[in-house]
Amino acid sequence: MSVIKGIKGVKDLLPEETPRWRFIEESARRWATRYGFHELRIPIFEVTTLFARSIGASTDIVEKEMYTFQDRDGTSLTLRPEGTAGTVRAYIEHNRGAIPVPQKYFYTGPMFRHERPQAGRLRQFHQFGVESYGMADPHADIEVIALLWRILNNLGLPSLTLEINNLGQTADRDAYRPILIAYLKEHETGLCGNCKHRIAANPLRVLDCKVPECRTITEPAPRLSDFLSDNARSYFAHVLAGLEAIKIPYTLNHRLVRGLDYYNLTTFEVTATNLGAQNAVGAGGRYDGLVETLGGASTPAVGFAVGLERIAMLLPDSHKSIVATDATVYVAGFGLKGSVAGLTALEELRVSGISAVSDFRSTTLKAHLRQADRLRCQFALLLGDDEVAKGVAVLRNMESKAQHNVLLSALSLQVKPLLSPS
RNA sequence: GUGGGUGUAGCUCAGUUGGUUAGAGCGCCGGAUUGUGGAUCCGGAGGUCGCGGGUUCGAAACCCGUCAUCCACCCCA
Repeated sequence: MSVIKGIKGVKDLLPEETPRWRFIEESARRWATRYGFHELRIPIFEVTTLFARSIGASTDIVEKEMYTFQDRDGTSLTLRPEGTAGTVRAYIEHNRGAIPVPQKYFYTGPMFRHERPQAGRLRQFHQFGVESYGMADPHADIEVIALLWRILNNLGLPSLTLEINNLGQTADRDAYRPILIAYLKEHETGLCGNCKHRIAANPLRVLDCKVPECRTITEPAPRLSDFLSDNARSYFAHVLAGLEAIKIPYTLNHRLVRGLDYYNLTTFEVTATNLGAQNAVGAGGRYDGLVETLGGASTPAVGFAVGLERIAMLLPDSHKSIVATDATVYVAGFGLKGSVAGLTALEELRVSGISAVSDFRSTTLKAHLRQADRLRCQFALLLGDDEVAKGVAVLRNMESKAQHNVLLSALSLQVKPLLSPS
């Protein structure tokens, strides 16, 4: 019989890892809530056209990375590759724009992209993201960036850099693009093969190429910042001034271009070293046109998403085992009467609020104590036939080896005070 | 989709120019200790050498294929 294995790029999170993940998720939740964001739970699959329309039909995600399948009636459905599209869809569908207070949401959960797995990249991966609707004000951008920075910084992640850029409005980019293309074509021979391709496919991406030759060529290239409207310019200036006012350190990066079609104006990314080639921990930006694109009323919006796997990779050891565990009692019931009494003792302790475990395979006291040790229980409750005959049990402190008799008739009552550290 | 690295015990890894019965450390089980864990000592179990072909008197090793995994490109969180 062949063994069925997990899918490529889809990982199990084993119990050794889940406390760190809970720590990360709870920390992000707490910060988002503190910033006035509310949790939104959206489905992990949607109609395919939602993603095609929002992310951009010619992006890699839509062209070759989506998990798409047919519903029974033939409708094309897709496992979500990101969270913004579904959030916007829900925002429109439930007419949240009619609510007279800004709608600020956060979400977390799995995303799916069919890519070759590598360090920091999986086919099922997890994101935490926020979206802020209705405020065409630099303060909304600042708030979102501040939240992103606070979450990551508070987790103690090392060597973070916040990079920020101004993409301008669509019209600004439309004016700039042909100028850039003309420049790139002039210098095409010196560019790497990928960039030669990019000139036609996505010229702005050439600016973000890692190949040194490409970077030297694009260094004196015309810059988008010279083609921005006064509005775009002053908007961005306000964002930067706000970040300075609240002491969020940023680096301007005129090469920073986001991959998804819907971004405009402010765009940002937090990167870290020691992450391998995929060094972006989180990224986001403003996407004022998206709600309208998806059939809603024109609505300004800004948001970000962070990659939970990447955060987990960066999380320092000091933050990994922070989960404080209550004292746990190992119940060692052995012998004919002892093992029966052990079962009732286990249940009584648990019902009274005490964490209690046992290994039912162990039949001797020695085996029980060995398991108590391995399970790192601070206490063991010894319960053999002799104890049962006397109506008592022995509570042993595993570290100090001190032992106390407790009455079975008042078990939890007598055990409880002995558990608290003296 | 493209390129490269790695697949030997539960884990981390040795394994000579191809040569008898494939090893170590850690872990696991048992005993020393018949009702008291960890430490020590002694003993023991555990392997389709990823899989399938091929070369050879002989393959864990060489060749071909294949799968898995990791890393990088592309792209992205």
